Amino acid sequence: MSPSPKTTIKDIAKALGVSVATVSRALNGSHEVHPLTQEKVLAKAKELRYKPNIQARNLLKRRSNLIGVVVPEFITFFFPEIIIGIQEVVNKLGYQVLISQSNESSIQEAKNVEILEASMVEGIIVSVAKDCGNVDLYKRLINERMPIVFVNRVISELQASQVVIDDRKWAFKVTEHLIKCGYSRIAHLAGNNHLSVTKERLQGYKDALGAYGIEVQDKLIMYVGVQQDRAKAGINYLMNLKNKPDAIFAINDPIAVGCMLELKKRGIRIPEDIAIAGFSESPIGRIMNLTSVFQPTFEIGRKAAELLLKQIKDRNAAFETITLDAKLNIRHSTLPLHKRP
Amino acid sequence: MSPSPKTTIKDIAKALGVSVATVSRALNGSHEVHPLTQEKVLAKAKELRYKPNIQARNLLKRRSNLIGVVVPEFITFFFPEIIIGIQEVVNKLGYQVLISQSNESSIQEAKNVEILEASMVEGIIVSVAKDCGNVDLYKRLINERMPIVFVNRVISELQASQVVIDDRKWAFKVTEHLIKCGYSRIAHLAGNNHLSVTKERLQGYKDALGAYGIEVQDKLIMYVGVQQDRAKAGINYLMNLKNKPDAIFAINDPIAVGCMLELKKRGIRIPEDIAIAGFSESPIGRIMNLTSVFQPTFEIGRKAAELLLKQIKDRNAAFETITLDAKLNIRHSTLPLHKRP
DNA sequence: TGTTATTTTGTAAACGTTTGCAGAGATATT
DNA sequence: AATATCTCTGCAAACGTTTACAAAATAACA
Repeated sequence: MSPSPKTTIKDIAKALGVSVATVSRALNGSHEVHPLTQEKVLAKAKELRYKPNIQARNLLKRRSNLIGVVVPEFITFFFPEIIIGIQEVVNKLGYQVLISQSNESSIQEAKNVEILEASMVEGIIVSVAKDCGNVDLYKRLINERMPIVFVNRVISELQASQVVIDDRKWAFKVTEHLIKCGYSRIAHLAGNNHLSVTKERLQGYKDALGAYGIEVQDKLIMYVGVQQDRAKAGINYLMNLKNKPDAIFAINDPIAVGCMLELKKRGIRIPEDIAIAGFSESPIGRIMNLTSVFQPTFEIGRKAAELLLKQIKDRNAAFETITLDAKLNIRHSTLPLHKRP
Repeated sequence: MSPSPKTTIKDIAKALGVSVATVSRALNGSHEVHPLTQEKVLAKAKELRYKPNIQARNLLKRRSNLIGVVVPEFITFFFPEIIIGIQEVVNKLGYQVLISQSNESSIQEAKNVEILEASMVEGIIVSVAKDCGNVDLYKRLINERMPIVFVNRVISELQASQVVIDDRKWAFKVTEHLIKCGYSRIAHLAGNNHLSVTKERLQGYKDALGAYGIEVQDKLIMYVGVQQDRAKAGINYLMNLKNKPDAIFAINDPIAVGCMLELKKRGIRIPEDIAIAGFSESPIGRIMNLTSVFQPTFEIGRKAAELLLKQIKDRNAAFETITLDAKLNIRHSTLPLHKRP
């Protein structure tokens, strides 16, 4: 009934008239303890509802069983799925995960990392905020041999392990798909200009246009950002061009979905009046029939966790980049011109 | 360059020729240390890049600075928003949050709780899985005075603190709204039958029908569950009735959205052929113009955190139920009959 | 100057574990 | 029967803090 004053190893030892060392050994199934004593200890432990104090153990072993995760947000499906992948792997080894979100702010991100450090996490998995402002912080961490793995949004100038997809290649495929559908004035709504994914996807877009002999027009490219509410600005801009695009490739699904909503408001039909494709397929995108690139989020998380564990085990493990496969899912939002009713 | 062998309070003491006690006091800004020594200590600490070992501190103070959260899932927006609310409050007081998801399975939920216990969390915030199978477990925890707060999905037979909205009242309002729109054969797709929200919302639905003199027809009620993929079964059933409903009140937005998609597939128009309303407004629902009840998720999280902290401070604090306000947002999916084109 | 009060410091125990080392008993080997 | 080898147990230190308590240094007062 009362807030049970936590039985310790000492209580068991006293109750049994043996030393704490013996109890400890019995509890840990050490071979150098008599089967009978072990049995007694185990029984008594159960009777007294003994729960080991991992803090004490961790202190001694200089561990924390904690790993930290820093993501820009976890309201949309993307990062939660990655996190589930991470947990899947690390929980099996007894690790717990501290999750923090930067809310797309580098300043908050830095705070989070510091808190995680202070919480003595044994390693960190990071997807950086859109403004990419903590290069020095991560340099320090890497320098201090803090195990760290970047996912999705990485920092190219950093020598570090990372898990990504080939954004450039898949952006190429999206653009190529639009071209093959017969679209020729293809706009690109790019993300924040420091982000790795922005650069890669933009490059893929340009690659594709080049490959098919279409001139890259700066007017058809706008750095609009990664958050849904920024889509409106993109549409505003594109729809006011003298020479409007006939297709849009958006940096990600939130922007694409934002565009679809904004276009709908203006009575512009998709794909009849304009085609649209996204990236990092989202549930909403699926429902809205948006063509997009599916990312293996759970697998990204799992691989990142594995990479991190490797580093935790061996602080001098070589950096590794894992590039996972993805998939272009074609839907109604990019119906080929010739197939239209 | 090397993995810096963690400077401790002892290193500082040795370097300065003072005792560890003095260093500790200086670091903690105790008034009973000479300003000059404090200054020296602080300087040396900075120089040696001292970072306190909270594990040692926690061990001594019998704390962990950890609180646990168990939710059915955190892929959709709902629980993540609650979690952010929780973090907002507890982070300020130096707590970190361990998040675990049960994947709607009571068995996994029990495992998670045990892991959280083993991780020495100082308290737990729970939203139970759909099958509601851990009553005894929670009874034990409450009995052992483990601080615990239930949110959203609660267990009525448990004497415990909780944060909810008045599901019954808001279900009443939704149903009332449908009635006032002119619909008379209103079906209800209910959740899993053990869930508190299922019972409450069903009751609210019945209340409203009763209040407006409409007979409750068991045939128009189906316990379909809470997950989107269960919607199809509901539509299957309802659309095969001799006397089809003219409106559907779904237990939550995922089910409602699932219904909308399924109806669309069958060429049934919303709201022309059938009206539909959800519950716990979701981003997808908003985009799809689904009438729904908005829940103050962030606030739910914040309140739950406050309740938990109160219990952590005072293990004998009285149980408390906080009922937050909500809002019925009316959209196109429940257009009044007389307003139709 | 000596006494007392006050400020500053140090000593040591405590938190709950694990583990190297040594000692005690038991068993095996010659 | 004496010695060597095992098996089992206990002692004590260690992990990095905080904090009573005591001691020392300083300040205040007569």
